[in-house]
Amino acid sequence: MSATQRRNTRQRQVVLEELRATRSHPTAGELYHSVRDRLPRISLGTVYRNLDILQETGDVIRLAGCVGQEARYDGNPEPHLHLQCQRCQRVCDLDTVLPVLDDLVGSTLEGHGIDGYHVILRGVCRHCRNGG
Amino acid sequence: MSATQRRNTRQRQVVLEELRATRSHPTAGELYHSVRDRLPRISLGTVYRNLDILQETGDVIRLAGCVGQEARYDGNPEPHLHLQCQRCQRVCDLDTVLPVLDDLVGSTLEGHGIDGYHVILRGVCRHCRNGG
DNA sequence: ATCGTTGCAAAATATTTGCAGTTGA
DNA sequence: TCAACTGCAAATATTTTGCAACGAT
Repeated sequence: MSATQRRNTRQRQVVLEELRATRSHPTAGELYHSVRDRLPRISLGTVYRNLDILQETGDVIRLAGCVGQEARYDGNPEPHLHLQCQRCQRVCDLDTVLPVLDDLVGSTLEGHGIDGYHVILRGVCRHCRNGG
Repeated sequence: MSATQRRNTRQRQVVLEELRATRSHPTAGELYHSVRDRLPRISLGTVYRNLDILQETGDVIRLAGCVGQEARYDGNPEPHLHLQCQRCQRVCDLDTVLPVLDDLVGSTLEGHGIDGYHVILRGVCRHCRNGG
């Protein structure tokens, strides 16, 4: 087996409540500030630890972050699809899927005044599905 | 006017060449190592500076990074679209666009063995388009 | 000659972790 | 009880920056 037994601590509850109470996609530091209004002695480390756990349990989505927070670069400036694997964190191209999705994204977003974009899908890559 | 006059330095050339020579979406640190095989005295700071410039000129795409590298969190675990603005860096939901895009992404990716995903679009948000 | 760029080292920013005490189940 | 959890502080990791020397134009 794997997942350890979780305890329903007040700190974890409040972190989740505060996150659910906003639509601003806060950073950990921003969330720390709003949580502190209710739990003045909570530490930033605890906020980070609980966000990790809540992401693991699927209650929270972590955006724009990969392990270690390192940015990744792509030498191909043409818009194309990327898949960032949620297990191994590697990023790979999904060139084959591009044309149809690109058409749809483009035509859908045109009506929204968004003139440039690229897409990062997050899922589990083929390699990790097969290997474990 | 805005953009300063660029100089075509060897360091910048090699950073771009090495990035174009791989499909692995390397981090700045990884790229630094491969560039050093050719330019042993280059510094990590120079790699970062050139990646910034190359992104500005559109030769390179920076993935999974936002200003200051802070991760952002979302308390709504339902798959939905996000737009991260390339000017103001804010993340906003694009709920209205979801249904059609979600259908397409889902059916397209099913055939690729990807069982979970979310989408981050990067573009310019309505607020920045109107305000400057 | 000018000024954008570099290497280096230090600073700033963001996240993780060791530890001893606390607390939910 | 007892292991998951906490606050705190120190450590790591990632990125940016000041500065004097360098080099492309």
